[in-house]
Amino acid sequence: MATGRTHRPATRSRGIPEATVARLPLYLRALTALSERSVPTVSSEELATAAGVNSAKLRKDFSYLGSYGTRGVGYDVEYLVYQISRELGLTQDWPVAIVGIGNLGAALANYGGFASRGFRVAALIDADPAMAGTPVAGIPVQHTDDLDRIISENGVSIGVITTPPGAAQQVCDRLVAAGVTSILNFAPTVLSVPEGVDVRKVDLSIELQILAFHEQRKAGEDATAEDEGAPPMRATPTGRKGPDGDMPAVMPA
Amino acid sequence: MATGRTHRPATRSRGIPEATVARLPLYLRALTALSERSVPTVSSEELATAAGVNSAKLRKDFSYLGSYGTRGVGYDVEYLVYQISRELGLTQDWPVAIVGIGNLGAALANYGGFASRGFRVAALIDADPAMAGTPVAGIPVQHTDDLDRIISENGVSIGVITTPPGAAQQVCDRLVAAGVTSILNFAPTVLSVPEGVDVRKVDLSIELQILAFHEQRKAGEDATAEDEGAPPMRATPTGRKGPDGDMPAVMPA
DNA sequence: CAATCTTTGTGCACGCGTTCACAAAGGCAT
DNA sequence: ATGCCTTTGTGAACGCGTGCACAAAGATTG
Ligand SMILES: NC(=O)c1ccc[n+]([C@@H]2O[C@H](COP(=O)([O-])OP(=O)(O)OC[C@H]3O[C@@H](n4cnc5c(N)ncnc54)[C@H](O)[C@@H]3O)[C@@H](O)[C@H]2O)c1
Ligand SMILES: NC(=O)c1ccc[n+]([C@@H]2O[C@H](COP(=O)([O-])OP(=O)(O)OC[C@H]3O[C@@H](n4cnc5c(N)ncnc54)[C@H](O)[C@@H]3O)[C@@H](O)[C@H]2O)c1
Repeated sequence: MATGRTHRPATRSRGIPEATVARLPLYLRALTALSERSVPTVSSEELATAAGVNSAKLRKDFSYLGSYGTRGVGYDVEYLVYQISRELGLTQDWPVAIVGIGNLGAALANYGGFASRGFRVAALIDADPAMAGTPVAGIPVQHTDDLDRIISENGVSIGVITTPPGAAQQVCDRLVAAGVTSILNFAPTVLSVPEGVDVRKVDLSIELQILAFHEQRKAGEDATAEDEGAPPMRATPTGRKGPDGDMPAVMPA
Repeated sequence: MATGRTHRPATRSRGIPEATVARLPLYLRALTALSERSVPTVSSEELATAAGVNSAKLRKDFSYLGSYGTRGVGYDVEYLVYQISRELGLTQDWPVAIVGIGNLGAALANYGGFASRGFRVAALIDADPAMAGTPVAGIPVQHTDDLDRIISENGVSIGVITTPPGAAQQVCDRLVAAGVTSILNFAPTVLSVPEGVDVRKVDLSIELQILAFHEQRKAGEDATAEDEGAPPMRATPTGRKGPDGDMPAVMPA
C-alpha cells in the first residue's frame, strides 16, 4: 500500500510547519475582508481575533514567512495579503477537475467560492453517459472515457472526487495516472496513492460523529453521579471482556 | 466575543485524546465493512491498513477504550463495532437540523450517508419564504421564523449551517439560543459561540489552498531558482525586512 | 503440560505545536 | 534628542501525539 512511506520529511520545505500552512488561508480570509474595508493596518491581536486564533500563535506563524510587521503599529494589510497569497501559491491559476457530478459534485460546481481565490473549475467528469454534454453551472459534463485527455489538455493538477465510495479508488488511480498530484476526496474511503501525491479528505459523517461524541459527553456530565446505563466494566478481572450480555443485540447497521 | 475563553480544558472527559476521537469514526467505518463481510476478527495490523493509519497508533487508541482484544488473535469485529459505536454515542438517535437549503444544503439533505449512522435529518430550515413547504429530499422546508420552535420540538442538539457567510453568525446565535450545542459550519466564517457549544467547520476553500501550497512546493522543487515574478508593494517606510532579502524593498511613493 | 508462535498493550523517547513572557524595535509626543 | 508607549518577534517551557520496541498474554500445537 501507498502509506508505507507516507513519511514526508514533513515540512522540509523551508521551515513552514504544516499547522501554520493550514491557518494561512484563515488569515488570508480575514485580511481580505479588512482590505475590502480599506483598513490599512492591523495588530496581531485584532487579526487573531478576526481569524479565531491566539495572537501569539499568529505572530509565530507570520514569523515563519518573514518579518513583515512594524513594531508599535502592526501589519500592513495589503502587503500581508500579497505575501500570504504568494506563499500559498494563489498568485497563479489552478485548474481543478471535479469527478462525479451528482448531488455534491453539482453543488461544488455551482459554488462561486472557487474563483474568488485562484481556483477555476476546468472540467466536470462523470461516468453516466446520459450526463455527457449536459451543462452544469455552465460547464458541459464530459465522460470518464476522456478523463486522461481532459486532465492533460487542461493541465489539471488538482482533482476533486465526489463519486460514490466504491468508485473513488479507481477514479483516484486514473487521475493520478493522468498527472494529478493533489486530490480532495469527499467519498468516505481511504485512498491509496503513490508517494508525491497529496490527498486531503472531507468527511461529513466523521465530523458529525465527533460532534456526537462530545454531545454525549456533555449530556453525561449533567447526569453525573447518575447511573450510566452499564458501566463499561472492563475485562481485566479474568471474566475478561463482554460483561455478560451487554454485548450484541442492538447494533446500528 | 465568545472566543475570549475559547480554551477548552481539552480532553478533560475521561482520558480519550481528541486525536483518538477523530480516528474512531475511521475505525468504525472499516470495521463495519468487515462486519458486512462477516469477518469475525481482525488484527491491529489489518485494521490499521484498512483505516489508513499506523498499527501502533490504532492499538494505543483502542487502549484508551479498554482492553478489547485477544493477544495472538486480534479484535472481535462485532464487539468492537459495538464498543466504538457506544463510545461515540451512536447507539442513540441524533436529530439534525440543516439551515440554509441552497445548493449545498439540498445536497446534504439528499445524502444517504446520514442515516447509515445514528443521524436523522429532522428539519430543513431556510429564510426564503418561497421555499417554505417545498419538499427537499422528502422533507418540507420550514421557515426561519419558526426556527426556535422547530429545534425544541424535535429535540435537535446538532445543527448544520449552510447559509451564505453573512448570515452564518446570526443563524448560529439563533440555533444556540434555541438549545443547539453542536454546530457543523460550512460557511467560510469564524463563528463565536458561548462556552459549552462545540463548533466544527468544513471549508472547501481552505482545503484547496492547502493543496495549492504543497502543489506549488512540489513544482518549485523541480525548477528551483526560477524567477519569482510579481513585485509586491511595501508600505512601511524603513524597507529592509524580508527573510532572505528576496523581497525587493520597492517603495512606492 | 510445556514449548512455540502470534499479537496485544504500553513504557519510553522524540518531535511538533502551543503558549507564555519579555526584550527589542519602532512610532510619537514633548 | 529623550522618554514613553505600543506591538512585534522569539526564546524557552510545556503538553500532546506519534512511533518504536518489547514484555506479557493467550492461542495453538505436539
Ligand atoms: N451529498 C452529500 O452531501 C455528501 C456528503 C458527504 C459525503 N458525500 C459523498 O460524496 C460522494 C457523492 O455523493 P452524492 O450525493 O453527490 O452522490 P450521487 O450519487 O448524487 O453522485 C455520484 C455521481 O458520481 C457518478 N459516478 C459514479 N461512478 C463514477 C465513476 N466511476 N466515474 C465518474 N463518475 C462516477 C455518478 O454518475 C453520479 O453522478 C459520495 O461518495 C458520498 O458518500 C456526499
Ligand atoms: N456549494 C458549495 O459547494 C459550497 C462549498 C463550500 C462552501 N460553501 C458555503 O456553503 C454555504 C452555502 O452555499 P450554497 O452554494 O448552498 O449557497 P446558496 O446560495 O445556494 O444557498 C444558501 C441558502 O441559504 C438561505 N439563507 C440565506 N440566509 C439565510 C438565513 N438567514 N437563514 C436561513 N437560510 C438562509 C438562502 O435562502 C439559500 O437557500 C455558503 O456559505 C458557501 O460559502 C458552499
